[in-house]
Amino acid sequence: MRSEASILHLDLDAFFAAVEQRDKPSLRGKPVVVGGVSGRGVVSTASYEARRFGVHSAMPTHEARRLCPNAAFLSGRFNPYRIASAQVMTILKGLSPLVEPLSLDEAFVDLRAGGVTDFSAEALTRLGENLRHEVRETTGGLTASVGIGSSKFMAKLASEEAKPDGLKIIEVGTEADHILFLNVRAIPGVGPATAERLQRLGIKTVAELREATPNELRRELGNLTAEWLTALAYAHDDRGVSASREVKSISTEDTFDKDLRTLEELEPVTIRDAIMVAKRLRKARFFARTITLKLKMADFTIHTRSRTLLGAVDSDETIAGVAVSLLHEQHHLLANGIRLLGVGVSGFTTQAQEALFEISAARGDESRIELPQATVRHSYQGYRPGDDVTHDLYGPGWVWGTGRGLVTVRFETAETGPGPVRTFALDDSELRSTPVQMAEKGDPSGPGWLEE
DNA sequence: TCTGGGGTCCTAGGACCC
DNA sequence: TCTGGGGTCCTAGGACCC
Repeated sequence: MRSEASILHLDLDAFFAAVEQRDKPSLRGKPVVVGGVSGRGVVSTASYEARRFGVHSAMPTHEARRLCPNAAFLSGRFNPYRIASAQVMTILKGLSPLVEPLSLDEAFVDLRAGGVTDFSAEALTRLGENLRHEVRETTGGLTASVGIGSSKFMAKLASEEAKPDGLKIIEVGTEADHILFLNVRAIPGVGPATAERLQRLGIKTVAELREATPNELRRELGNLTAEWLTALAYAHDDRGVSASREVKSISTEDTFDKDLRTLEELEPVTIRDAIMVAKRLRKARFFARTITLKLKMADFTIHTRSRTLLGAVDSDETIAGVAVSLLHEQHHLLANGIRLLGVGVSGFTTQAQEALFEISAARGDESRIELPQATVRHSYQGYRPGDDVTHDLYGPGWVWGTGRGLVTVRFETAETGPGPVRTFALDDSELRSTPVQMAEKGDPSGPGWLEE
């Protein structure tokens, strides 16, 4: 906790949904839900109009459809999100060199490191409102909520309380009182499991947390967590703002429409995921020593198996080979039904260590495999709701929906105002996906599919 | 057609080494 | 002839975050 309110937290309001409403004028003022649109999808972001129906992040999409059947359900467009995010991060770097992005739509800024010296309420209000204004102007109307306080905890809490489209400053000296009656869930690091354990001790609020005896907390939560919670209960938080964190792992996973139970089905998925991960690994110019296979069972229990090699690798063949070999080791689980399979790599180095191959070959590992061509090819995604498309005659638009060999498109852009709807055959040669525009400053290994 | 995907950090036990 | 004790690496699971 600092002696002045010099940490700022910015959060873009309903970010993904707001970008969609910006680019799709007919959706402005209407409920919009961005997330997985298939049977097992969940909501990534709901617009404020959709939230009024009870829709929220992490909710199963089918439940969101039940609550708000008239919402637009979109699968999301990663590139526009990245571009808007990069614009906002650039603005923040104008305030201070010390900016810590938490995700595409959220960041901490160390104002002290930015040379700010006047931390009066008036000066900070001016700074915060100018920032919010600049974000709105630069991004074409996206709104941000800004919180300022003497610690990360306070800054983030302030932006939370400022939402949506607001600014809040928690004044120095008021921190401990400010949080007194909040639920313990407001404390960073207290999730469902910790909250449940605290509840068993009769603790629901920060005030009750302060009254707990240290021994009781330690017994229920362990030493470190108990200490951390006690500090935060009094708003003691000394975490610094740190500009860049090194990437420690890269992974990909998919949940299947239906549970899979055979090696014949799961092996190609494993190989495809491994190749995808290897590609991202090479793009980040890393080599990895540890390869991990993750299986989520039909009953949601998760099993992971990992293997650490003697050297670091980045090839499709090696990573896929190890992943497949780990899958074979888990053969006994398959009959129970596999809901999700994932492949990840970690233990990064910047140098390959080729000696590994000889050693693992001598051990008889299947550390390299021949990749069947069919699994390397990318499967065609088709049109997803919300995708950008272009028609030779009608120009730019977005996919409203598909079915029965048809695709319905609304022709409008951020600049046009609500536009007309037309339906085409899926294979109409005059209609195609709009090529993605690259973000100005994209970090390929940065945070991916996140909700606000 | 119940419950995503991408990450980080922590814990705890066993192997191994000195 | 007893029960050592650190430190590090690896594995698996779990909590948490957006």
